[in-house]
Amino acid sequence: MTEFSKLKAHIQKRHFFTDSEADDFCQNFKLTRVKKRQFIVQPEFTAKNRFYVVQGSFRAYVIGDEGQEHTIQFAIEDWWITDYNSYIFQQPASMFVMALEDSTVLQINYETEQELKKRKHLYESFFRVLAEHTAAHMARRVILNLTKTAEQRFEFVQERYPEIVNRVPQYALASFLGITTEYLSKLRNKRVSPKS
Amino acid sequence: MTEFSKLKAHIQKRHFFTDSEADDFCQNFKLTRVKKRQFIVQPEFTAKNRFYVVQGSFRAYVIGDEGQEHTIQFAIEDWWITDYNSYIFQQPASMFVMALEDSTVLQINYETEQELKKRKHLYESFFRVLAEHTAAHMARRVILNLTKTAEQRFEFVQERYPEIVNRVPQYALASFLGITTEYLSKLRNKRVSPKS
DNA sequence: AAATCATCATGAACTGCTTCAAGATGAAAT
DNA sequence: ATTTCATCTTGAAGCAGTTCATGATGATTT
Repeated sequence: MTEFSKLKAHIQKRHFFTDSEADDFCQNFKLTRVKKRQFIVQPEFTAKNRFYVVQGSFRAYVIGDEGQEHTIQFAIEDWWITDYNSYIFQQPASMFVMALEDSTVLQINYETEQELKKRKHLYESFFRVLAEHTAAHMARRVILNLTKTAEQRFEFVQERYPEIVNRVPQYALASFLGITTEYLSKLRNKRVSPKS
Repeated sequence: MTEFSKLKAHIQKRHFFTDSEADDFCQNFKLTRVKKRQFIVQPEFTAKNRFYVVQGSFRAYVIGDEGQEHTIQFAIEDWWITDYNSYIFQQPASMFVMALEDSTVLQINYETEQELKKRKHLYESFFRVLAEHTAAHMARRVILNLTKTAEQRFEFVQERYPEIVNRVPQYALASFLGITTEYLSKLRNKRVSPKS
């Protein structure tokens, strides 16, 4: 299965795109290979692209006032990622988006996306649904952060997104959960061997 | 200015709707008056409507495991509100959305919205932009919660949304900030008179 | 093969925020 | 006019999670 057919399958999974429509749509994406630790979005620069992850994993994070990293989002195969505020308003980014491993993405740039949305009602509809899902996902994240303790959030994420928990470095997961890497280490080891 | 012309102005502020298109669009909304403390969305029931606030204020919140309320969103004049996950996926809600004062809303129901989106590319585009703004807003909220202390979050919200801070009850604001009402009280009084 | 770097672990002291308890004030209901 | 309810305040004690320090382990570079 080629990289483009993965995107095509992704689109046709949720939308009624004919094969030729899907091909036409996918043509506007550019295949890019990204090395581990390479950035695809950086603060100060405007995020010009939205990325569909074909292979590999990414992490979007911001740097706090005291230099701490705070992970906003992870993305693995079949997920989308960018600095959302930067991309949709075409303003300077506040995030880094970095490859956690050697990865392959299909990217579309802002102007091309605008053109696609104008060109066809169906394409507009695709991006509307994508935005809705992003909004719903973010709303669930806000609720999780407000309603659960660090330990409960860890358990939830471990259960809901095991592929991510088992794939990303622990400090990245900790900063996603809103805790320190030391505390996550303690939570983890607390539950395995309370010294029988 | 009638209730409907407020919605019309809201739409035409960001989109190129002709007057007749805007009128046609607005016709699909229903004017409803809501009494203080009345719910427009409740857990268990699916949120059938999306609400545009013409007059008044609302609060969306969830109830935690120990019965604490956690405010997810406020809405005042010219804002939209509903339980987003419930509305877009038409699943049972997890939130209460309650009027904080006697209010007036323009509501659209799910089926009507679907029909509008299908009918015209322009209408689809409107809802796409609305979803994008919601997603961007939620992303900023996640970043705020992860990167700032309770006191910094309070200062930020006070500066960025003074109309809300000055209008909603303190316990609601506290639960929005992710702290207890007692602690918010202390933060507030700390900054006025440190006993000169 | 060594040396460096990135990641994870563990303990002790500390702190931001919560919990519990009690009271003050004003608005709404009878 | 009184009672009740909703909201806010203040203090004291407690705890979830941080900070700092130090070491272990394994991956990457030279």
